[in-house]
Amino acid sequence: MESKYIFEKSSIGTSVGVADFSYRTGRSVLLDSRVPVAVEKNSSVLPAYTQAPVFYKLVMDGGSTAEVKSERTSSSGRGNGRIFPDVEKAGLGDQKDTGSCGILKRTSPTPCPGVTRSLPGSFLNLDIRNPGKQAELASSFRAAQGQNVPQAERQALSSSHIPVPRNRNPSGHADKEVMAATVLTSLSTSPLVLNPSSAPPVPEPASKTWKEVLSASYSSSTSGNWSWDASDQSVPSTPSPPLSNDASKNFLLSSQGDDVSEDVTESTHFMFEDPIPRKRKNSMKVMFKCLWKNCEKVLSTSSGIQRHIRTVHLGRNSDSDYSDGEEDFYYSEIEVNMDSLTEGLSSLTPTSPTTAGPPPVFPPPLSDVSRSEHTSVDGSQSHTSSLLSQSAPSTLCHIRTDHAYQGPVAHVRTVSIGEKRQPAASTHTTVNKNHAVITPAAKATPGTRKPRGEAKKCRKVYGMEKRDMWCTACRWKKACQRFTD
DNA sequence: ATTGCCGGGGC
DNA sequence: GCCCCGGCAAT
Repeated sequence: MESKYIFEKSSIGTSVGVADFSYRTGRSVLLDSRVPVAVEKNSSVLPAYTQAPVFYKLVMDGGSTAEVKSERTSSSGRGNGRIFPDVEKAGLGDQKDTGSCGILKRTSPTPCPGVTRSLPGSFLNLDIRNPGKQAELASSFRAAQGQNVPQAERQALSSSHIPVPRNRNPSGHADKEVMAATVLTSLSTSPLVLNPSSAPPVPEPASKTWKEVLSASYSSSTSGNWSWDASDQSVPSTPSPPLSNDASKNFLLSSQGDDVSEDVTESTHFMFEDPIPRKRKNSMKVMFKCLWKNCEKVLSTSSGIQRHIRTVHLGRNSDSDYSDGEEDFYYSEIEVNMDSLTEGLSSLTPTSPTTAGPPPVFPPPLSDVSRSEHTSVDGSQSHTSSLLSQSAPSTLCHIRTDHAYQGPVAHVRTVSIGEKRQPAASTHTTVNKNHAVITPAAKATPGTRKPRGEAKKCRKVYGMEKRDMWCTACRWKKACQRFTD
């Protein structure tokens, strides 16, 4: 599912257990608050706003590394062994392992696009792809703790990492997985110390923090295919610590003026209101994402999205409820894991924050969302690795489409979150490829063909039988204008 | 073999 | 302009 974690025993004969978490978008991570934990962000990896994974190291209090036994009930170890108190309760409920790489993947050394595996000698690594999430974590932690952990202390803690062998035992760790998932989930709400790349402990206003992240990540609000609408940006559930729930809510509201704000707010409210991690059953919410080119709008109701499409994209009278059903073509249904909604935001810019890149394309949602993290399609993620390779956004959302012709798009695109992003800091070769296309130099000479984009074109999406639905360019055998690359 | 779309038409 | 399509290159 959304969280990928690897739980394994130290190959060393010692009882020391190490959990390697690659934190993917979708899930919040939470730790038993009783267990003091220091979370460090491994800043060496990437820019905060990038999709690239950010690593967090969890060090259990006492300066020792987290000692977790592979057995579910293992209570031994420091930290009281209560690291995953909810494991049993949580069950595997949302662990739909669709086979995608991002989900509950424990062992595979197989590169999961977009997913950065634990670093060598990994400890408890949280791969947080969502910038917003990072901020959130930091915020929440500070809020809970009311203070930051001294830098020195953190460093000391971090020094006590116990390297773990990379080979993992693939089998029979369902319970472990569950525990890991639970931990990940709970992390989002529990107090954590986030040390963003050795940032000064100065209590920087959380709002600023996430703001920065957002600005960096979403400077081009629509740049991400899988991103949410610009308004969504505020959604990142990274309320500033000092803010009360209400305050956060208000903030969100104030920053969002449309339906999205509503929806998002609702979800975020849900997330923040209750400090205690909730059960997953409440975490999934069906949302509707506009697939219109350059539009990332996500609404909670189909009628809302239809109205949006009708009025905004189709230019129809907003007052009229008349619908010929055409709107259906332009949105897809997605399931958003509210637990990781925040994270999702970060993932919105799955690939790279293409601040410089062209805006997302028509059916971006999938490709971007992926990033969205958020909204990533679980199944498609893993399956369509090729697409994902570009950004590897892990999204929590499961995209479903009701439209047959849309199906291909949704699935594929979803996976390839960030596919369209052409960010300055592109990390994917594919992106570069696209980039080249837009480069003037590349274009010029006759004879140089525009590299084929990865996006499905009208022909493929709709099929010959629905040729009338193609964009004109496709009909004329010209470069597709709808599913641009 | 399929697909995307350039280049070159006809109207 | 709009529309088509031969044919090539990428997949």
